[in-house]
Amino acid sequence: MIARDSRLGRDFFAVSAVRLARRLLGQRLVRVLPGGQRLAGIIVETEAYVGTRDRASHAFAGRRTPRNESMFGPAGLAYVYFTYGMHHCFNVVGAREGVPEAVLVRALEPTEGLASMRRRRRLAPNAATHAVCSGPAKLCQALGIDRAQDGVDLCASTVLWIEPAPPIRRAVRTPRIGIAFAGEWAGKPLRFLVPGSFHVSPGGRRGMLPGVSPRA
DNA sequence: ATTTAGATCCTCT
DNA sequence: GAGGATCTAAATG
Repeated sequence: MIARDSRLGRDFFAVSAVRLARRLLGQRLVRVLPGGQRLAGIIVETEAYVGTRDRASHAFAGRRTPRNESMFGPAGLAYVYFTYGMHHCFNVVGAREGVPEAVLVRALEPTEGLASMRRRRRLAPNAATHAVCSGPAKLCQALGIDRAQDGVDLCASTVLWIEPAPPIRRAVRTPRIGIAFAGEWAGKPLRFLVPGSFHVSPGGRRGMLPGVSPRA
């Protein structure tokens, strides 16, 4: 049993984006809402954005702007950006200060506050559990994460942090999603998935366990 | 199961 | 002014 107030510290995050993406699988993302309610889910899908030479990264070519400033901060910061006119996405910053490596958290298996998440997602109360957090913008909506959490220190925050949980032994790797524009970087296997999880984003559910259908 | 269009607005050129 | 680390509903095979 892990103490409820234990959380991952700086050392856990201060590694390359690839290592961080890999080791975040299985860990528990915790969000405390303004009203005090606690929501949580196990991370089952991530993507590594590996720095200034990664064409798909917001920090490509060392581009440093007000939007991506958090990527250049110390390991353990949250980087939350807004896109497509309506969606937020949550990243965990890795490496070290000045080195813009980050990991996009793409899917969670909800473990606490499921009804609350469904409401925030405007899903029917009986909607499939794997529809709640199976995508980077979905999980932000479910957990109430937006630009107000950009730059938050996951090692110190009282509203957003990550708790240790059993690591995933073997991860599945595939190319990243939605970055066809990135040339040779589009094909690199920088997306990490928990094998067999039905809570990953739709593209990752195929070809897993034959004969098993996705049900809550 | 897979494909398509449309929503919608912030960020940077 | 262009385009995006997305999602949903609707249409199609």
